[in-house]
Order: sequence, then C-alpha cells, then structure tokens
Amino acid sequence: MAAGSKRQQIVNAADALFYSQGFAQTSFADIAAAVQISRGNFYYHFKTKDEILDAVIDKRLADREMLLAKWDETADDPARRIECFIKIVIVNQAKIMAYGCPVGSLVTELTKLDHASREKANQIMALFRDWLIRQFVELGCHADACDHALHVLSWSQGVATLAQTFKDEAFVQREVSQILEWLASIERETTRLQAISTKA
Amino acid sequence: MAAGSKRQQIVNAADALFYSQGFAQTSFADIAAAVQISRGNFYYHFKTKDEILDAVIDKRLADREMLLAKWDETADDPARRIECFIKIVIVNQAKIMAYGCPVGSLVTELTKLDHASREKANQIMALFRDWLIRQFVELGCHADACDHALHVLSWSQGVATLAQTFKDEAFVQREVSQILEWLASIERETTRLQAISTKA
DNA sequence: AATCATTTAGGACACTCGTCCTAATGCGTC
DNA sequence: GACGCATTAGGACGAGTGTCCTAAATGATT
Repeated sequence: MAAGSKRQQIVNAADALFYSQGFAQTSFADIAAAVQISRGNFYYHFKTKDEILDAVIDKRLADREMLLAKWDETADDPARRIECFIKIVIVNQAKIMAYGCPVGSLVTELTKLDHASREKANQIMALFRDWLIRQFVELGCHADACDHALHVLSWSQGVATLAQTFKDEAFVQREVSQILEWLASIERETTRLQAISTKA
Repeated sequence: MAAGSKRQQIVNAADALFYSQGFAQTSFADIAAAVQISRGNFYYHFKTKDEILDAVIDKRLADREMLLAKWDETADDPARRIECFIKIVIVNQAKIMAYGCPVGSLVTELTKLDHASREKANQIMALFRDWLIRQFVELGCHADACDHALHVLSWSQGVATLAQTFKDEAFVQREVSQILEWLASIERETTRLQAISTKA
C-alpha cells in the first residue's frame, strides 16, 4: 500500500458517500466503515470534516478536468465534444436516477448549508460552463457562446432532476434527442452565417 | 388565536425553514424558536419530525393546487396558463436564486435520505406534470402532451438549479424568452395541423 | 367558585455527532 | 535487538439531536 493511499481511499469513499447520501448526512462513522478504519484514526489524515469535503471537491474537479481533456483529445469537432457532454446523462443514467447530478446536488446542498466551500463546489459547474463556452466559440458562435453554454448546462441539470424524480428512461432519451437536434440546428446556422461572411 | 392556529404556525415556519435550510438540517429547536414555542411542547402538536414533514408536504401540495386553480380561472387560453407556470422562475427569482426550487430540492433531499415521504413529495412534481399535460392536451397536441409537459418541467428545474448556482438574472430572462418562443412555435404548429385535419 | 379538557413549559433520556487526546502498534534503519 | 518514525485503535469530551414524560398553567363551562 503506497504512501497517501489510505488518504486517497478515504477521499474516494467520502466522494461516493457524499454523492449518495449527501455531505451533511454522511458521518465520520460512515466513511470509517467504508474504508475499514478506526473512527479515531481519522484525525490523523484529516483534522476536520470540512477538510474532507475540500479534498472531495478537489478530486471531483480533477476528475472532470481529466474527462474534458479526454474529450478534447478524442473528438476534434467541437460539436462532437458537446455531444459527449450531453450524453453523460445517458452514460451515467443509473446513478443520476438514483442520486441526481453529483455537481448540481452538491452545490444545492452546500448553498442550503451556507457552507464555506460552496464557492469551491461552484468551480466544478464553472469548469463545465467555461469548457462549453470554448466549444461553442470554436464552433463559430462567438456572440452566443455563453448563452448556449448555460443553456446546455441548465438542460443537463433539469434532465438530471427530473430523471431522479420520475425514473423515466424514455424521457431522458427524448430530451437527449431534442437537444442534439437543437445543437445540429445551431451548427447549421453558424456554418451558414460563416459562409455569408466569407463571401462578403 | 383560533384553534389549530398554533399548528398552522408550526407548519408555516417549518415550510420556510425546510426550504431555506433543508429538512434534515432543520431541528425542532429551529422551528420552536421561529414560532416562539417551548421545545417540549412540540410533542403535543406533532409526535414526530416526519409528521411535520408530511404536514408541510400537504401544505405545499394544497398551495400549488390553489395556484394552478387560480391560473385555470384567470387565463382561459391554455398557452397563457403554461406561460404563467414558466414565469414563476421570474416571479420567485429572488428565493430561487437563494434556495433553488422548493419542490425539486425537497425531492432531491428526501431521495438522498431514502426517506419514506419521498413519494409524497413526488406528488407535488406529479401535480405540476399532470396539470401541464392537461394544458397541452387542451392546446391540441394530444400525442406530445406528456413529452411537452416533462420538457417544461425539466426546463424549470434546470433554470432553478443554475440560477441558484450562478445568480445570473440575465440568464433566467433569456431562458424564459427562449422557452416562450418554443411554446409559441408549438402553438402555431398545432393550430396548423388542426386546420388541416378540419379541412379533411 | 369549582371542574375539567386543552395547551404549555421544562427537562430527562438515550443517542449520534465532530473533535481531540493518548497509548499502542507496525516497520524500516542502525 | 533497539531505536525512531509513521500510522493506528480506542475512547473521552461536550454539544446537539429527536423523543417522551410530567407537572403547571390556561380558559371555557357548569
């Protein structure tokens, strides 16, 4: 077992538990049971529950950055990359139906708790937003890039919430189809406008 | 002070606190302080915290039913009524930005708590869904009524979540404008189809 | 004025929580 | 084998929780 591995185990377990139960409802005892560690020993790795939360948020940030970087590599078309983002709700459908969106539900909870790390959690959402903006800019819609990015992000949050509420797989599929159609129309429109401006 | 008034005060205070702090994070002490009641006296009105939750959900259900009934009366065009629903995110903008959607956030929390009253809370969302379905049916789109209803509901949840995250008023306004445009296009399409079928 | 049901206050109860301390364990190095 | 460091286990601590009991207060009715 490498150095810091136990710490990482704790963060991983906390990450999963914060997602499935919520931050406030997850106790040291819960995490300790998951990692098979003494409850008292916790203090050695983390001084505070909030410290664990910060570590979890850092991990989630790093995970999402890696995911976005992978999409940046594998798909060279910005529209394809946005499609990757859209299709997370299908890829993670089971978990979303059970626990909602990991990012959205954390931000919501920390807001209600008026927690100091709320801003930090917001950065994950901001990460998605900024990445989406870059994609839409690259796609050609400079003026509307921010609007479109927030639209897609908002869409994903809505789908996640309703999927969790009604557990309706067909609904998720329909919404994905519709937003993909919307994305295609955006793509067509921008290429059309680009053709005009090039001609001029 | 009329009989049962104290009970109603408790439910009202709990309603507001559950919304702003969350159900689990609201203690008997919090509610007692809000209603200026002894903590021990609570047991006389409600045996259990879950009983208060059920009463709060009942109140929210009744409130929403009243709201929808009012819209049914005041607006005779189904599209107008749907517009009323859409514009709640503007009317309640301040509270939504602070605490999110009262319905969505409660369902999300109770799901993570694996709480027995989750189904009951879901009924509020189902109430909105069914009402929206009725409006879309009346508008003329029978086959797509359920899809459209869930689409609008999902949209509202997404907007609420992102409004709470980024506190961006302009974003809310844009999203409302876009969905109203979408609604208008639905309306045009159905009247067009109705004209064709009437002619045949 | 006395009675009685309704409503209230205050606190006991057992439990869980996050935090923190201390003694013991494991283990590589001299 | 002995030392020293990193890691662990176990439990103490006070605060806060939901629940529940009992005695006092209130107020309408007789």
